[in-house]
Amino acid sequence: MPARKIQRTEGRTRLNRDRVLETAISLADEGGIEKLSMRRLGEELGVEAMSLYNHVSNKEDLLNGMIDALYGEIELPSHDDDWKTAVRKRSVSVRAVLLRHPWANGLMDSATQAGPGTLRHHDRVLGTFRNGGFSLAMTAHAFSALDSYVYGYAKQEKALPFDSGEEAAAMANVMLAQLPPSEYPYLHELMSKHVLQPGYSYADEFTFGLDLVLDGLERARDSEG
Amino acid sequence: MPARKIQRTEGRTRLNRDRVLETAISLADEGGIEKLSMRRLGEELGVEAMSLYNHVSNKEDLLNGMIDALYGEIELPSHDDDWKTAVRKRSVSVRAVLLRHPWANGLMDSATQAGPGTLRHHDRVLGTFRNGGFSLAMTAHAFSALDSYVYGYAKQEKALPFDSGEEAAAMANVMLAQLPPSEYPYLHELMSKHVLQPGYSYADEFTFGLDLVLDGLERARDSEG
DNA sequence: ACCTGAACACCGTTCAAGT
DNA sequence: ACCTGAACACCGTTCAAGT
Repeated sequence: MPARKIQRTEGRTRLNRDRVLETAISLADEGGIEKLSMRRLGEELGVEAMSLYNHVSNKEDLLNGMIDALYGEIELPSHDDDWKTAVRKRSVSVRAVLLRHPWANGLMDSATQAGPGTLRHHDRVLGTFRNGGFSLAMTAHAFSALDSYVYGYAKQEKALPFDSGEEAAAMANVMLAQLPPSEYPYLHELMSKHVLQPGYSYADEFTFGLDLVLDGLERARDSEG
Repeated sequence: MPARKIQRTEGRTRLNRDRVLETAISLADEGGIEKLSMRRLGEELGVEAMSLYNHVSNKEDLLNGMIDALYGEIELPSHDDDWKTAVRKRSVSVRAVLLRHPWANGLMDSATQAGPGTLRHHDRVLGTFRNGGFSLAMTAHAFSALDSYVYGYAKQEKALPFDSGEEAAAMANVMLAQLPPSEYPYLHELMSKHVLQPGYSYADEFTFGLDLVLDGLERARDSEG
């Protein structure tokens, strides 16, 4: 009988899919998605890149898995709240998750295979509308309109440098300086007289649009049939 | 005096930035953004990849230039229409452009430098709100809410296989078959009793949400101050 | 069953050299 | 002024070989 093999991973847990996904998410959070390579991920896990293929079938599968894991971070709409409150809370949570993982939004388009976390999440959102008195057709409308807004907002928020904070303000000031007022009068006005005024933060725009959509959906539901 | 040099590009026009951008857009349209490499683009233009660096400073600059060129394809809001009609038309146009160039939406987040086409476009949209009686603060709200919806919708549309058409229906049927009704009752219901019914097309959801947002903005403007 | 080393067919970008 | 060839430091993925 041979002696037990020595641990080859130097005290670290054995590699598995969850650990691969978790580490990949951390790497993307830190360095952006363009820094996430199979080789770099292997290095981080103390393993050759090729070993990863025992746990994900290829890079696309890795990315799909990462996205599905993130859906698990989103707060599911609660059965205890009315539909509007429940859907509002989960929308705020979607945005928070996308702020924590800015690389994720762009990947969702190309995520070919929806995983169980994704399906579960969508099912609960749909159920919230249905139980809130929305017809099937109106549920489809609501789901599309709401998520278009929420994911679209997260996309804009990532692109714009209008967060509050000093570097953001400095950046916006540089932008303004490069903006000829004669050519772009309305952009110039908005920037100088509103966006760059103390107290403005693009982050605050989120709830305006969210409530606009939710109120619109409620009205549409009530005036149906 | 030496004789005139022979044409080295075999009768083709000399390389310039516009031709580089144009060809890059065509390549991305045909093969997706992941097929667009400096080497492949050079090949298409009958030139070594390294020659491209005489016309774009690097790949990021190339991508920024492509995005800015696309803004030129979007129909600007007309001064002859009332604000709602004008903004509605240009929103429909944004979506059409993103359908023609599905790779573009994902790139807009990371487009670091807004070019003149982009700025011009935004300026005109802002001007349309301002001249339509929106305050500066309400214009900021409107711009954010509307574009979040429009770009977000284009993003969803790209990801979903619910276009009308036979292959799309086949794909959706496969999805449905993999969806346990006990685990995902609401997804199952929506798919089987609505989305897969004849006549449904996800494309039609666009105008529902668009009008919801536009009506909401009008209401917000009217109830202001 | 899981991990590795070498190899293949790619990338973006630099730099010195050509015309 | 513009284009090229060679080189550098990377990619994702395969395959046969190791334990």
